[in-house]
Amino acid sequence: MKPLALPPLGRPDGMTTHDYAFNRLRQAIMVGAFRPGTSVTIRGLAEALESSPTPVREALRQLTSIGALQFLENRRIVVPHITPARFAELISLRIALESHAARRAVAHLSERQIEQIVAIDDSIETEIRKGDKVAALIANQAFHRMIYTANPDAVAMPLIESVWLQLGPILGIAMEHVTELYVVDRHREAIEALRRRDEEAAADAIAADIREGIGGFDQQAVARLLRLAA
Amino acid sequence: MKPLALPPLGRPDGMTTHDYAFNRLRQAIMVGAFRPGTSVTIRGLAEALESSPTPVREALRQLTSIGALQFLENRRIVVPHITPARFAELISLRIALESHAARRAVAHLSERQIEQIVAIDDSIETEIRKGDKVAALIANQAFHRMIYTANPDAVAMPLIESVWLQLGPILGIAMEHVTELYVVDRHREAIEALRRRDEEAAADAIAADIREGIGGFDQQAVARLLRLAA
DNA sequence: TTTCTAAAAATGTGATCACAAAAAGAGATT
DNA sequence: AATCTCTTTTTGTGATCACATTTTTAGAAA
Repeated sequence: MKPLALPPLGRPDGMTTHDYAFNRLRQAIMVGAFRPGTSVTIRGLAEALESSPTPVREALRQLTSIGALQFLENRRIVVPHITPARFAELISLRIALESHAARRAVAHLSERQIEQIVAIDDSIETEIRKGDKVAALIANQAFHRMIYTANPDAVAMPLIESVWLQLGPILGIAMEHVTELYVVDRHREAIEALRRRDEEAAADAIAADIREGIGGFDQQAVARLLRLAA
Repeated sequence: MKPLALPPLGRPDGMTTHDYAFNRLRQAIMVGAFRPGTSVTIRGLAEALESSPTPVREALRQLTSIGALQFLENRRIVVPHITPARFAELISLRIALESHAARRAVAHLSERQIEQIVAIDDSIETEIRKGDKVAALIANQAFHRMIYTANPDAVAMPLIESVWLQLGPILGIAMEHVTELYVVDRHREAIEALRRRDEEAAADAIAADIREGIGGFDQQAVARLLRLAA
C-alpha cells in the first residue's frame, strides 16, 4: 500500500481508532488527496493507519453515508466518479444550501464573530499569495463554516460538508492543473452584508462567491477540466 | 431488549447483514418508531436482528453520519433530542432543499412519471382515509422522492432523506397525539406545476406543502407538541 | 431515608480468524 | 499474440473474544 498523502495529523489522546481513521480520511478526501476512481482497501488503510480492519471499515462505511466514498456492487470501495452534469448539480446544491445557511446565520452573528471571519478571510489571501493551494482551500472552508455555524442550530452544516466532500476529488484534479488561484472578492461583500445584518445580501454574496469559484479555483476552469476528464 | 416495533421487512437474498441492519433501523427511525432520547445498544440490536455486534455497529455508525442517531461523549448511543428551535431549522432546511430539488427535477419529468406521481398521491389519501398514519407517511415520502429523483443526478436526495430521518422521531410523537390527519391539497398544486413544466410554481407548491404539514401532520400541532415535550 | 462506596454487570472498542467471493496471475491452447 | 482455464492471492464480511470504561446494583454508613 502506498503511503497516504495526508497532512500528518497527530492523534489526540482519548480519540478512538475509528474516529481517527474517519477524520483523517475525511480530511484527505475533502482537500482532494484522492482522485475520482481511486480505489481503497480496508486492509490497506488499516495498515497505513497502523490499526486493524474493524475500525477502518466503520470509518469507510460512514464516509459512504455522506457521499465521500462508494461501495460498488462487486464490493470494491472507490472514490466516486463525477460527470459534468453531476458537478453542475453539486454546485447548484451548494448555492441553495449555503445561501440558505448564510441567511439563517445572520441574526446570530456577533461583532466579535464577524471580526474572526474577517481574520479568516485575510488568511485566505495570505495563503493564496503564498501559493499554498491546500491551505487556501482549508481556510476558505473555515470562512464559510464560521459563518454558518454562528447559528446554534446549524442543521445544514453537516449536509454542506457532505457536498464539499463530494467536490473534494475534483479539487484534487483542479490543483494539479490550475496554477492561477482565483482571488475572492465576494467575501468582502458577504462580510459587509453580515455587518449590516442584511440576510438577503449575505445570501446573494455567498451564492455569487460559489458561482464564481470553488475554494480559490475558477469555476469555469474546473468545469472545463471535468469535461476533458470525461 | 424489547422487541423492535418495526414493519417486518423480509431480508432479500444476497443482502449483507450490515445492509439489512442499516435499512431496517433507518426505516424504523424514518417512520417514528423510536422516540427522541431512546437509547440503543449494539448488543441489544444485534440480538434483535439475530446477528453480531460488528455489522450492527457499522450500521449505527452510518446512521450517526446522517443525523439519525448520536454517539454521546460517554459512548452511549441515542436518538437525538429535538428542541423547538432545532425543529424550526429542520423545517426551514426541508423547504430550502426540497424546493430546490423540485426545481431541478421539473425538466426531467416525463408524462409517465407524472402519472405515477398522481397515483402515489391517490394512495396517500387512501391511507389517510383508512387512518393508517405510518402508511400515509411512507406514501407521502414516496411522493416527494418520486419527484426529486426524476433528476438523474439528484444529489440532493440523500441530504433530504437525512433531514427526514432527523424529523422521524418527532413524527413518532405526533402520531401518538395527533388524531386528525391533515389532508394535503398542495400536492395537486405541485402536480399541476409539474405538468406545466413550471419550475417556480413547483418549488412554491412543495415549499407550501412542507410549511403546512409534515407527512400528513399539521405543522403547528407538531410544533405545539414539541414545546410541551421540552 | 439518603448518600457514599465497592462489587458486578453491561457496553463500546478493536484485534483476530475463518469463510466466501472476487481479482490477479500462470500456464496451456488456439 | 490473444483467449481460455485453473490456481493463487487479495479482499470484504461477520462472528468471537479480550479489554477498558461506564453503568447498575448491593450494601454499608450517616
